Amino acid sequence: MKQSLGLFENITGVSDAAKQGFISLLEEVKTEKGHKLEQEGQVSHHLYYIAEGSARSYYVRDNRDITVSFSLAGEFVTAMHSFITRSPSYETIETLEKSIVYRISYEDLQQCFLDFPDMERTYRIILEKYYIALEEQLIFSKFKSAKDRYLELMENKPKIIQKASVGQIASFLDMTIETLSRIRAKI
Amino acid sequence: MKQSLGLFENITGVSDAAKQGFISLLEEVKTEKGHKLEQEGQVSHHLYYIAEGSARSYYVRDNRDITVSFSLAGEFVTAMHSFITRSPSYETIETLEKSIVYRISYEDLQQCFLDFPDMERTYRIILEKYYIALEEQLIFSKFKSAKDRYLELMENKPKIIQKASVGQIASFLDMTIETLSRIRAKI
DNA sequence: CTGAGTTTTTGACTTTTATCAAGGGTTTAT
DNA sequence: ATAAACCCTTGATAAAAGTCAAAAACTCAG
Repeated sequence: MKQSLGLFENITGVSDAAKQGFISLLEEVKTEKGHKLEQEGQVSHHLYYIAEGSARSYYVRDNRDITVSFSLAGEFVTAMHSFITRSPSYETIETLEKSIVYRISYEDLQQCFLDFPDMERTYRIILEKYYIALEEQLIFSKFKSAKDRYLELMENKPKIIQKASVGQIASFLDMTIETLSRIRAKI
Repeated sequence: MKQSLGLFENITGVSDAAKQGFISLLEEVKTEKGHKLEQEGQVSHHLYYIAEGSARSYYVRDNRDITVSFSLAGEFVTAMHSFITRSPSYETIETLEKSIVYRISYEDLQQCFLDFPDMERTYRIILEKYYIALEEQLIFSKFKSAKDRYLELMENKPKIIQKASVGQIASFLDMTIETLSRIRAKI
């Protein structure tokens, strides 16, 4: 049920009217594994909330598929750069498994901000969380060896290791499939 | 003059009252080179806007000084993680040169959001910009060689190369001083 | 101007990770 | 059931970057 999404947990200062307004704009999408939520080359029109399942964001460069991020249930995801700037996305987002997501369009979100100024607060807080997570990821990637990066992923997002392929994980951790395979063999 | 900071350029939908309210909360700080705006271990109390000069954010790990980011005039900076979560900062921010910054305290900023809900929009847009910049930095660091990372920095933020030391730049680009030195020798 | 201290460069060598190549396992379709 | 396709692992070698050490180039107080 939309009402029990847990979407507004830990967020205070938002009126019930705003919450209801926001939720009424959500559209439910049920997808099979491998369904593309956003496509490279197209402007990202929606912000997604993953109710069940998981997704992977990636782009293709020099014929190689490079994973940017994994998103699990309870998280928001979109091709942020494209969504914010309204320019074509360089990344593709697809589900890693059968999933249920709720999405809101860019226009509806902006209208929601106008109708319910306190809604801007929710979005702001979500952005803050994502900013911090990204900052940590960047700092972390700065001074860790391939092995440490893998161990950290196992620690923090063990579900990803079950759901994603070696190739997807390797590109996320910025190493080759072979290196990841050797690391796993030694643990 | 505070009024001519250029702070609200490119940001629409904010009332003059909100702008004035925000500006009135700013405190000017003139600093010498090397002045610490934020200290590791302490909660970050201010959001800074660099009017003149530049700053470097870094943390120390295993006795090594690792640069997280450089900030130039016209940009905002703070120990974001600490500022948002109100927990001790793991990073230190210091000016790279004699600088003039304007700062607003966490409490004043929150009050500003309450007094002027449309102010939340400005902050949100700033956050979005920073999020995108960080995302690009992360993606970029994923598949570039040491040399390419240096060339990209030269292209995008040439001022940093003049203002920061080899060691500071090397740790930002995630390579050793020696590697950076060799790269520079070959260009 | 000079010499102590610091920063940067250069050199020799080592470690880490990538690349190329081949071989096992699984899965899937016929 | 079997072949094709795919994914993962293993091995040999190569390339990239790191480490340690020493020399050269700056910086700045006296």
